[in-house]
Amino acid sequence: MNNPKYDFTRLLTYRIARLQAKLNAQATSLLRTHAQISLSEWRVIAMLSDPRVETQKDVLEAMGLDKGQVSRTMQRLSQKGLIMRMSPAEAQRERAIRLTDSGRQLLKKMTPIMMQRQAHLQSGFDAGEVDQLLDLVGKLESKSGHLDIS
Amino acid sequence: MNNPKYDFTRLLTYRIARLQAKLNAQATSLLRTHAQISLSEWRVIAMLSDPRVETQKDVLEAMGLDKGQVSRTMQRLSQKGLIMRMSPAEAQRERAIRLTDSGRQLLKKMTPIMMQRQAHLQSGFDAGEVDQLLDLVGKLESKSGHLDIS
DNA sequence: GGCATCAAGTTGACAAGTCAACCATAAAGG
DNA sequence: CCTTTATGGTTGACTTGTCAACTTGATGCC
Repeated sequence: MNNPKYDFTRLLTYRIARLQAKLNAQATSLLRTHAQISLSEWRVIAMLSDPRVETQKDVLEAMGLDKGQVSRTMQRLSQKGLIMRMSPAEAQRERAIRLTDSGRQLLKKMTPIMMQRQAHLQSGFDAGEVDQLLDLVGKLESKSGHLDIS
Repeated sequence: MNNPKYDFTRLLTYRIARLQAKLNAQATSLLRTHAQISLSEWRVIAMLSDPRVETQKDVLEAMGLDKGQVSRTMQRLSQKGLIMRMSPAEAQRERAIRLTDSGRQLLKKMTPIMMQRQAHLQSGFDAGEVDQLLDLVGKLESKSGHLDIS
């Protein structure tokens, strides 16, 4: 299973795909056991802890998520009573969004847990390695746009 | 949008998620324009170019994909005439799988394109950086299993 | 002011990913 | 042998992600 001619374990894209799948599953299970929310719901809540993030557009720009996905996530969060959306009367098109008390409570509960996870993930890394990794990820990201080949 | 208190651009998991989404979209569009196959279909085909990969189990072990996903992908590939599955008569439970001629043809056509993409992605990297990145990804992967927090 | 245009958000349709139950056959143990 | 058990593969239900069309309030222009 380790053919030198075509070794998948050395292809960045495969490795990253696999890693991402695992990270996803890890976060999802953590969120399901400690709170009853999905990963995308958590991400939105975490985003909203930043007071500069006020509208849906802010969220999707900051995270590169899909428009529709954000819209539906907001609906669910609203149903769960974790966020408040300013009624269309107050803010017609761009609806400002705030965490509710229980939303803020959930944030307060989960943040340390999720931070602990991040710390765990980085625990084997020395100081420079995290920066290095972020840098390399950034480089890759800048080259992962649309691509035209012959 | 750059709150020092909670800067998402420095959280590995967010960055990796975003990167993965972009890489995925890039590969998907490349595959759709040059061949009419999905990313998971391509991955299976590429895997099968390694003669050591003979059964579905081999594929899912090598790539960490889901059982069911692989099963359905195989069905689609079979319908498209890109792979042959040994009939249950010949290989009862573990069905050996081979690329058909047109499957091999497609592989031959797409491989250089996909390799070119990999090269493009790595083009800004110096020799050591790819290894470094693979190493860091590996470290993260080893810590991305199930996690129990307090 | 009224009309064209643009952008935020919503919705629907569909593809891909995830999970668990199930089926069938090969292997193991009496 | 015959029964149990483990395992490769299939299927169904459900969630998440992706794309495009559409709605509607804002913006700009004459």
